[in-house]
Amino acid sequence: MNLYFRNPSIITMDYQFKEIEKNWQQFWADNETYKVDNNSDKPKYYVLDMFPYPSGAGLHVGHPLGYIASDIFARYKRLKGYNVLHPMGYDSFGLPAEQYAIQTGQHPAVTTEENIATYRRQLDQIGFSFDWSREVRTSDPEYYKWTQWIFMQLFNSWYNLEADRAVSIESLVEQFEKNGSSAVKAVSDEDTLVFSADEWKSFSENAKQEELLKYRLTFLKESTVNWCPALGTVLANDEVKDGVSERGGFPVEQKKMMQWSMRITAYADRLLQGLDAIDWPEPLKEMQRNWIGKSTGASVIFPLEKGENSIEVFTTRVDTIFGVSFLVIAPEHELVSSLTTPEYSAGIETYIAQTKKKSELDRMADAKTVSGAFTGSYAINPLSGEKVPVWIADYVLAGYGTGAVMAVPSGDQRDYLFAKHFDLPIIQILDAQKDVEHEADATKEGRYVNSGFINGLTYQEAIPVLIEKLQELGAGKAKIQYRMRDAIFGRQRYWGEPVPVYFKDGLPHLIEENELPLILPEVDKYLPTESGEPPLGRAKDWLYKGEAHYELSTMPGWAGSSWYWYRYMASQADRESNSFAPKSAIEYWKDVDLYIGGSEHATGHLLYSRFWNKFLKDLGYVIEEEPFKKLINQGMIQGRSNFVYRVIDEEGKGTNTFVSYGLKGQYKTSAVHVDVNIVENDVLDLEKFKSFRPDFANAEFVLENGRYVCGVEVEKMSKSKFNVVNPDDIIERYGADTLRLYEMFLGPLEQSKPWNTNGIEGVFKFLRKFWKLFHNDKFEFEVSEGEPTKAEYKALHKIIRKVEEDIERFSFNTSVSSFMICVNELNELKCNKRKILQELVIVLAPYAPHITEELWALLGNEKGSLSYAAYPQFIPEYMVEDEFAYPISVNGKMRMNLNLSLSLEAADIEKLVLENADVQKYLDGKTPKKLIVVKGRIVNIVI
RNA sequence: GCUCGGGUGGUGGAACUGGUAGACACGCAGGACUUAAAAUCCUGUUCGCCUUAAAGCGAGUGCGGGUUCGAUUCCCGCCCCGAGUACCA
Repeated sequence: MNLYFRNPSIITMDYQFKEIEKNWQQFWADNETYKVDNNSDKPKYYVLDMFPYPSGAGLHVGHPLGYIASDIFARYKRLKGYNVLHPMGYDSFGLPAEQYAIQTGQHPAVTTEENIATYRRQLDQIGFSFDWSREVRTSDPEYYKWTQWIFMQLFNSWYNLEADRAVSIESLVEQFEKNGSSAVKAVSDEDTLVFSADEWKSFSENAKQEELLKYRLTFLKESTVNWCPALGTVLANDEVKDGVSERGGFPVEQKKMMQWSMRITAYADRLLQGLDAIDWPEPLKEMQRNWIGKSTGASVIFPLEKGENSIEVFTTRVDTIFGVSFLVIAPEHELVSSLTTPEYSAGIETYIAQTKKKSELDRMADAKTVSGAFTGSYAINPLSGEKVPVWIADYVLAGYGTGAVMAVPSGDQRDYLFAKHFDLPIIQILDAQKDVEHEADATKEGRYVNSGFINGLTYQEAIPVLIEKLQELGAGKAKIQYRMRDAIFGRQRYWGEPVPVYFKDGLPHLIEENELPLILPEVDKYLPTESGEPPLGRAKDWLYKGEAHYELSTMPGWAGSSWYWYRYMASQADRESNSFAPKSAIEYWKDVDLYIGGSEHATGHLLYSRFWNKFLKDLGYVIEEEPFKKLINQGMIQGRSNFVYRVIDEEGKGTNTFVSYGLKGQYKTSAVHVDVNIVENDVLDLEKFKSFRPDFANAEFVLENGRYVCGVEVEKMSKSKFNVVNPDDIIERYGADTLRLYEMFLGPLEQSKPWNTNGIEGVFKFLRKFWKLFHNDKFEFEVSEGEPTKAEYKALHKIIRKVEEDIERFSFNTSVSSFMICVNELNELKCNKRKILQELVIVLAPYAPHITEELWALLGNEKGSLSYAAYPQFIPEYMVEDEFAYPISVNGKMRMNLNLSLSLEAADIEKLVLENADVQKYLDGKTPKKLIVVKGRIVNIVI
């Protein structure tokens, strides 16, 4: 602590952040200052943060970065006269609590509750203006009731391509009853039946249900899943990294399993199109575009030389079809065995065996090696009539497109390498292709050669001709292919939302809406059952109406977060009503105006949320096509680790001596992480170090300039690296306002940066100087009533405009600097005038809400009214200057400044500049070649 | 490989539409106050050269070119760092 505060003569009056902050936080809570109403004449503004998973470790200084930015924005918008919805909650279902439960037997609900309490305490200390009355917790039955309800709506819907939206499953049944399956244009499974209306009516009820399941937007499907035996669960593709689970790093294998899925692919195109209409960072949109992976091309059917079968391929370059010299199908392709001739079966079998042995990792690492095997069979090019050999190779993926490609070695480098390796023909197809014997040339320029009826045409001309021909022959058609898969929607886990489904005759049925929520049952252990069923299999007597079995898997982590922003729209009273949010509230708040969060959610949460939002819109429950109008990614705060250097003796053993960073070159040393909290400005606190670990108690040091300097490295912030900085400690020492300002001062919001507490003193000093503007030398509150000078008005209005501009473009760091400049200027001017200071208090309020509330009250305003005061009006007249110090540059190099009246026109300036004695020195008697005068900006003399 | 960011003093960073590069802050150095320390205040601080000093000169925003009276900013080529993604047909 600062000894300064111990001086009894001043202790009562200097900036007492602890008391001030505690009082105001209490005041805001007692008066529900930030409680927001759904009925208001003011325009609405919705500022949302990505809600946290309440982990056991609590918040570190990286977490609140985005929350501080959004809070500044929310407070600013209130001052600008908006009715601001700024809520917070918890994504409280999740693996860590369950893992902890497995280890300790503690119910996840209990640990989650404790963690939430810690988070809440930490959040409250920072002075956020959240409306806590609207808090949500995804693990609360009153909340997940509605997650389950949305699941039911998805189950009861199908995607009608004609209307291009989701509609009720009843309408599909109607169509089947009227016209059978023929006229239905739907996004569905691939194995749907073809039937007439009469045939439909003759189906048994179970057969009907089985068929409808192929259309429902959430459906059961045998899928190949990423099965993680160690976790006893299925993981989504984005939860698997390099063949191991992202969480825990356990091995993952492919396994077939009945799984709930979400037909997100139905929305692929709308998810892609929608990106153009929203104000999101370009990299993030790009990630979603890549994830959706739309390719426009054609599907082409290559009949086999022998037999009835054919191979369908997808290509984005149907124009290269005359350059096809072989086909390649995936080793897992269903036709492989029938295609393989006895002569080649040994080779094919060996190759398949090889492929199976390769892990996902090996296949990736091995991208350069060419491998494959010939099946012995041939297919016929439908346009040229040529016979082309069919190969298998593991570079063709069974899961993408049709699992088969037409290979064009002259146009595709991968095909080229394959052709070279196995000595297959390389056919040039465009006259603009260069040297196709040497490498592939994927150009679309020039005119076709060796290409039958498209010879002489350009790319643009050839495509429609080819598509038409293929359709005429029944050999293909234009096709759009997506990379995105349907999302698997089940986890073999305990701590998640139960799926509101029971089974009868092996078919899934929804429970009744009035039976929601389906409460998560108690279990004796949080592990899979002996028979390998999910933990819910342990629940005693957990049966629908006492007989039917419930679904035993639970919903994935993203279920509860895919719609939570709508629950916030429901006030506490609204939550009694029978909807996830009242229609009137949704009509008022509409969508999120500003969403701040990390880019790690680019393809998970943000894509699923957009999907559910579009679905809810199709059904008329919400009104906007896109949920998050503007999105900002805050950068990650990295850790900044400190190291001490332990001297190693001749035998290679660590000694008890530690050498300062600058001198470590003279010794053999090993670096040891040291807690950053006992290091200041990279200088180690020796006494604290000795008590840091018992084995350091008798440590000796080799110092430089009397100090021990630590080494530095930027790493992830984590306990094991001793580089975690807790906001509680910062607040204890400097207060929340300093923390808020400093987190912003650190640099641009969107940039990742290491946390370094070194500069915080500067921000703290700023707040004390700001406080001092309102106090005399005896630290008594004192402002004067006089009319401010022009310079004083100018300093104020400069900051009024600057902060406005900065906040609108999310440049919070530059505002903090500008506040410092403003206070330095007012300090210089010895300004303590109410007319200046009162407005300055409002401008600073979003950034430092506590100190400004205190001063606002001291200025005699109604307590707590600052949050809803009016942001001061910028008056440009105060900025008008009549003189300007023109920078005079010679040949583009700045040489001097010349004070000139701003009323002067270019010609006058020119004259005055050339007459100036200093300028003459540079001219050295010569006449300048050119003289550029930009009024109010610069003068450049070219010699 | 592809896509998207980014590269500016000892450090974090500023320079918004092509117009004074290094604001603001940290650190460091020196000084004032003090018995002393802390706190506070003042001065200096891009680098190099020159000078007792004042001042002056030169270089400078990853590297190499270009456009321009003028480039951290625009264009071309390259290097490095970070993120995402991948035999995607």
